[in-house]
Amino acid sequence: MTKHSRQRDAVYQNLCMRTDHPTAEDVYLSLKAEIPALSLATVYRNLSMLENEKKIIRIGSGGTARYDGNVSPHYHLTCLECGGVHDIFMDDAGLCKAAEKHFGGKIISHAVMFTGYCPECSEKIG
Amino acid sequence: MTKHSRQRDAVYQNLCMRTDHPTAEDVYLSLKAEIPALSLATVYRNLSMLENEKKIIRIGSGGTARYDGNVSPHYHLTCLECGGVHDIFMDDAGLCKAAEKHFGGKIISHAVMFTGYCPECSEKIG
DNA sequence: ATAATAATGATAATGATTATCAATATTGAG
DNA sequence: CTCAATATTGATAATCATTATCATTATTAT
Repeated sequence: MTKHSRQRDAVYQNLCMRTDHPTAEDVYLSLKAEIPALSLATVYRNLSMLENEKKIIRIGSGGTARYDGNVSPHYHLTCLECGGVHDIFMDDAGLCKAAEKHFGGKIISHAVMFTGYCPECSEKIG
Repeated sequence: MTKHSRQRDAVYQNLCMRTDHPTAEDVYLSLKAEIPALSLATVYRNLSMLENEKKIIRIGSGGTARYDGNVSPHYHLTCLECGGVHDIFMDDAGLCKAAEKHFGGKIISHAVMFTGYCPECSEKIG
């Protein structure tokens, strides 16, 4: 039986309140003020639990995992200049249906990761 | 200046010859017979070099990275049953163009990872 | 053939994530 | 409300993938 915990609530709230797709450590540091005794292990544990419950999304880009409190279907872009991960909301263009037709198996979900430059960095660099 | 090496050739050939998207260790073990003195570090080093040269693709799915010697544009599916990574060849459905329109920045590349069941496992499970 | 230097193999180091475990917090039953 | 059962926590050790280090070896241009 899963019990309620202040730490898990805080992790979930923190993720839902921001759109910068933080790492586990980002969340940890950001909650330290509110819960000084918080442990990094607790953050990892709760991120895993929340991910299993489908309440958050893990973005397994490159090295360090990032998390997203927005579970509505959308894509991400990693900016080559600032290193940030940005949301891209758009139609999936029938990607899953097309993939199933080409592939033959059963497709449950999909993730798209774009690489390029975010609008701000695009502007700066030209 | 980049020099020629037997080990790098072997790594590249091994990747091109298989379609199972092996991890660095998979490649290492598979080449041990051919090159007994091979070091795992050498495999990692050469995989990085080949990736920088765009001769292979790194698939940064979940925990351990996998590699693909096929650099023609295509997508991947991780099978929830057998754990394998399978190729999906299909049209990109104008994904990048659509994303740039919605997003505003500049998009260089994209990767799609599907989750589901491969044809074989789909069959077995029903 | 040789000097310059890139690549290698062995292994230590790093960084992210997970496991362990005693102490604490939450919850349902009485 | 009190208490027993147990899920969760915090601290830290352990693990796993990957990278850095460095002396030795292999490749290449001359």
